Amino acid sequence: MARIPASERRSALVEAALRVVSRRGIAQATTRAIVAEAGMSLASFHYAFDSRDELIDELIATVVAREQQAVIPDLVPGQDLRQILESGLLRYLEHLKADPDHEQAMLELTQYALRSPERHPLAVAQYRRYAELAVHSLEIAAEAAAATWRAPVEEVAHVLVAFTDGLTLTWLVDRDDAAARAVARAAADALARMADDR
Amino acid sequence: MARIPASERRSALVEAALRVVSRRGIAQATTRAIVAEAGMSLASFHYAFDSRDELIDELIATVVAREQQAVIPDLVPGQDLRQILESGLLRYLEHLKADPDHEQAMLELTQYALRSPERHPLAVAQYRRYAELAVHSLEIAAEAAAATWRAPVEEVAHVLVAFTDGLTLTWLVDRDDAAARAVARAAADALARMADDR
DNA sequence: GTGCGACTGGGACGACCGTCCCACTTCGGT
DNA sequence: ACCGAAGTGGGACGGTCGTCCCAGTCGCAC
Repeated sequence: MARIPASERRSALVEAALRVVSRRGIAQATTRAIVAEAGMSLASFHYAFDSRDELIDELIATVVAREQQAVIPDLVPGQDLRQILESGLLRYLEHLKADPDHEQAMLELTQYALRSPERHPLAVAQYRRYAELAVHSLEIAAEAAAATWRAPVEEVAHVLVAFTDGLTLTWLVDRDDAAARAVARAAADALARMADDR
Repeated sequence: MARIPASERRSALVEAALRVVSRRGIAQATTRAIVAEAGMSLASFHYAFDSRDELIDELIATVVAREQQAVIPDLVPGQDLRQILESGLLRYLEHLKADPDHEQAMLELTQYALRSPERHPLAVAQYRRYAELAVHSLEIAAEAAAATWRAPVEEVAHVLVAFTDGLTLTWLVDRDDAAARAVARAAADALARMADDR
């Protein structure tokens, strides 16, 4: 095995862990499975990390920090706010369909963090990040549609995050595109009603 | 230990398993933990069930079948559809706050079922049940408000289920009552817009 | 080139997992 | 009263888990 500094091992192991969690679930993300995915030996694992818990915590922090704007609306001129939001949510749906395992992994990581008091802050941070991304999308959308959010945009963002979660879970269970699109449409409706035309 | 017929052991074990899953998560719901919760020995477990998997499957089927109308609107005369729906969602929120572990357990069971192809149908059945309950609530609400659903009520029900999931997840993470109420209000708004006055 | 610290491989440890076995006790039908 | 079936208890099995140890190897500074 090539000799790799511990810091690089850490990120390689985090990436491997994400792949394992996505493919097989967090319960199956054992030290041995992660190490096999990364092509290392167990010793390398515990040379880079003190414990599996430490890796999982870093995994959550990593995916949260990396989480990208999935719902960035693509701005077609002449669209009203409702249309912009709906197309943004539909784009998120396409993203979900393209890599359902990843979204399922994010959901599992949240639930995992929720299960122990000392990890709960990780879930909170995850949702704070989601909210930030949502704020950004909502500001872009309102700007493009010449609208103003009636409530603080942070509050609207909470609603968008909740709707996105609901959309995700429903689609993951039913894999019903039409139903998911209906959810997206209704959510866009609700959000658009939280703004005034300018 | 008292002698109990196997059929009664089965339901006692299922109840114990639900308590363990709620309190500590499905990963901690080991045969030994369940048996200790039920006050039995391991032998009784494997006398009543062939395997842990069999119990978990029955647990999911049981909680799904038992799932009650949580969002039944309480009908105050003179309310319009939006108000009825919002008060129903707020009642669900109170239910969630009263027993968050139970809803978290339901979410975990869904994700657990999603992780293996042969258990996926259990998750689908769970959401079909949710949809049935939602249909019922929506019909009551529309009737009381003298409104008509523009789309098939089953479609609206999907949206309600998704919104409820989002509400649940957001509150479980943030425990932010005000944010959850905002989600409920927005969801009620969106749903009400899916009906016409009659 | 030599030494030392960084890194690696493989095997082992104790704990816990799901499951099984078997001797034993209790109960209902006769 | 008794006998077979139903139910129980405790211990044991093999497997997997997270973690650890240690002898060995590599690469870099001197």
